[in-house]
Amino acid sequence: MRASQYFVSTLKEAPSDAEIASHKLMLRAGLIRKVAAGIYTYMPMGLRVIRKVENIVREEMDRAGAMELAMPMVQPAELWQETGRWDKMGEELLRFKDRHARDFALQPTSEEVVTDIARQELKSYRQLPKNFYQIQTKFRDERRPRFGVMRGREFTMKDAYSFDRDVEGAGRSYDIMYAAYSRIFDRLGLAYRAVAADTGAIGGDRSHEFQVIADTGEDAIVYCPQSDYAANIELAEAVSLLAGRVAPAAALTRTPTPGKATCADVAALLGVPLETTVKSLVLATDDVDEKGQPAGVTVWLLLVRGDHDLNEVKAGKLEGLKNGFRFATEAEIVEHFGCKPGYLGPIGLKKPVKVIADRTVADMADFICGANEADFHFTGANWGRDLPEPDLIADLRNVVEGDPSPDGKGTLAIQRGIEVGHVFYLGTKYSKAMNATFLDEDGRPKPFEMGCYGIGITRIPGAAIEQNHDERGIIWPDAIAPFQVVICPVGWSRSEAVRDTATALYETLRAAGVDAILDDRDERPGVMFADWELIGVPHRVTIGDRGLKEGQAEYQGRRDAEAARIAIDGLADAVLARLGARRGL
RNA sequence: CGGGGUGUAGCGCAGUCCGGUAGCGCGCUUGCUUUGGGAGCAAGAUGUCGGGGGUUCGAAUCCCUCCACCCCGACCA
Repeated sequence: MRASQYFVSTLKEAPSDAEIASHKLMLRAGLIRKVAAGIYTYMPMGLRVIRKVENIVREEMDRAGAMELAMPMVQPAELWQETGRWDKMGEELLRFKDRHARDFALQPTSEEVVTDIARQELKSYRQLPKNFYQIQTKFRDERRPRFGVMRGREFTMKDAYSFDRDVEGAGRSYDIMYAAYSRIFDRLGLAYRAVAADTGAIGGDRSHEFQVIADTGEDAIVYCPQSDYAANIELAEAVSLLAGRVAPAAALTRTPTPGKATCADVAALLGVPLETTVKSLVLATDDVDEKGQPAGVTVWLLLVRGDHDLNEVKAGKLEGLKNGFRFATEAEIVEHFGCKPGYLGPIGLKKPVKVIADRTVADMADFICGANEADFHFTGANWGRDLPEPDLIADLRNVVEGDPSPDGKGTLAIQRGIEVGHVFYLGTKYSKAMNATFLDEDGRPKPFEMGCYGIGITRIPGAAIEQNHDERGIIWPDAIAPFQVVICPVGWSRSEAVRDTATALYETLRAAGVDAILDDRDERPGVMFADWELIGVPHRVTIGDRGLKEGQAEYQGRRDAEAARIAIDGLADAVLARLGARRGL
C-alpha cells in the first residue's frame, strides 16, 4: 500500500469527549469516527485491524470444528417471545415495528435464532455435536455508552453456539472452545487470563471469562500466582482469615464514639486495627404470600469485617436473598435497630432481623461493632456470650490481595482486566423453552445441551491499545497491526536514490507477503514518524540520502528507544529477518 | 434512570458574568523559502454560535423550551 493512495487521517488533539487512552488514540489515529453515542464508523485504518482480528478468530473457530453462518441482525419478536426474553430483557434490547406494525428487535445475541435453526435442522443424535458461529453486528442499547469501542451500543461479536446430546458432550464442546479461545488470544499477542466467572441467572457451573490484562480494565480479576486458580471478583471465594474462634478475653463494653460513624474512624479513635471492627449492612426483602401479594418486609443484617467490602453477587445467591434484595430504607433501619445508620450492630436489636455473618466475622472474638445507639459502639463483643450465633455464616465479601487462595496453594493477587471473551455452558434453558429436540439413540426426543461462546471483536483493538500504548501512540501487536511495517523515505521528491531504494524495498516486502506501507506522501520526517508512531505500526524502516551515502538504512521497532543501522546491501532480507523474529516464523 | 457538566470553523478552545453583529491555536488552500522528529514567511477560505420560541433598537451573551453529547453513579444473558 502506498500512503499517498491510502487514507491517513490523524489528529494532533483528541476530541474532548474521549476519556480513556484507547478511545483517544483510536480517534487521533483515524481508526474510528463517532456517528452517535456508542456508534462508530470504522475508517479504513481501523477496519484493517478489525479484519485481522476476525481472520484469526475465524481460522481458530474453523480449526475447532465450528461452522460459520450469518444470522439476521433484525429478528422477529415471535422467537424472542418463545423464550420469554422479549418481556424479560430490559431496554438494552432495541425493539421496533416494521411497516406492518409487526414487532422486531435488533439482536444483542442470537440464542433464539440459532436454537430455531437447530430444531429445524438437527433431527438426530447422529448429527451431533454441532457448533454454529457468526461474526455479526450486535446492538445493545446501553444506558450509558462510554469508553469508545469498549462499551459501544453497536459492536461486532463472534458468537458461537454448540449443540450436544448430553451434558458430557456439552462439556467436551466447552473444553474445545476454551482451548480455541486460548489459541486465539495467544495469536492476537495479548496478555490475558481466563478466569472462572459467575453464571448469573442461567445457573450451571461452567463459565469462563477471557480477560485482557490492563490497569484501566472495568473488571477485577483474582488469581493465585502459586496455582492455576483464577476467577473474577464476583465469584472468587473468600475463606475465613482466622484459624478459628478464640476464647473471649475482653468484657463487652459500651464505648463512646461520638461522631465516628465508620469503622475506619472508630478504629482510629480507639487506636486499634481496622481488622478488629465489624461493619453492619442492612438489606431488606419484600416478602410475598402464595398468591404473590405483598406480605411484609424481612430485614437482614449482613456483617463483614471493617476492612472488607460486601459482595452483592454472593449475597444475592443466599437463601432468602436470591429472589432479589434492596438496601433497607432509613425508616426500616430505625424500626428494627432503634438507631440511624452509622452505629448499627447485631447486639440489642429492637425487632428481630436475620443475621448473616461473613466467614471471617464468624471466627472473630473481642470485636467492635455499633451499639445501636448514636455515638456509641461496643468493644469486646463475642459470639455466644454477648449475642446469639448468627442465623447463617456465609462467604459475603470480596476477596482482597493477599487472602489465602481457596485451593489452599498460596495467596491471591488481583489485577484489572477487560473482558474480551466469554465461554458459557447454557444447558437446556433455550432448547426446552423453544422445544428444540432431537431423537436420541433410544428413539426418544431430548432437548439439546447447549453452550454459547462470545468474543467481542470490536472490543479487542480497544483492549489491545489499553494494554499497549505510550505517550506517542498505539503499539500494536504484530498480528493485528493495520500494517506490519512502514517505509519512511526522507526526501521522497528530491532524491531519486531514496525513491528507488524505498520502492525496491517495498516491492520486495510485498512480494514476500508482508503487509507493508510505503509513505510516499513526501512529508517531512517528523510528520511521518509522528503519524506512524501514533497509528502504532510495529516496525519502521527509514531511508534517506544521509544514510544512503554510507550505504545504510535504519530500522526501528515501535518499542525500541533508538534506531538500528542496516546495510542497504541485503536490506530486504535484514528487514524480513526482523519481522520474522517478531512473527515467530 | 438519578446527579453534574458541555454545545462557538474539521479538531482543541476564548468570548457568555457585564447585550453592540465572532476570535485564537492546529488543520485546510495558494505562493515563495526550507528539508532526518509534528518547518518559516506571506496571502486566503471556512461559522444555521445545538434547534425552536421569547425579551430588546440590537442576542453567542438575558429568559423559556426542546435536543445532542460527556462525566460520576446505578445497570450490564
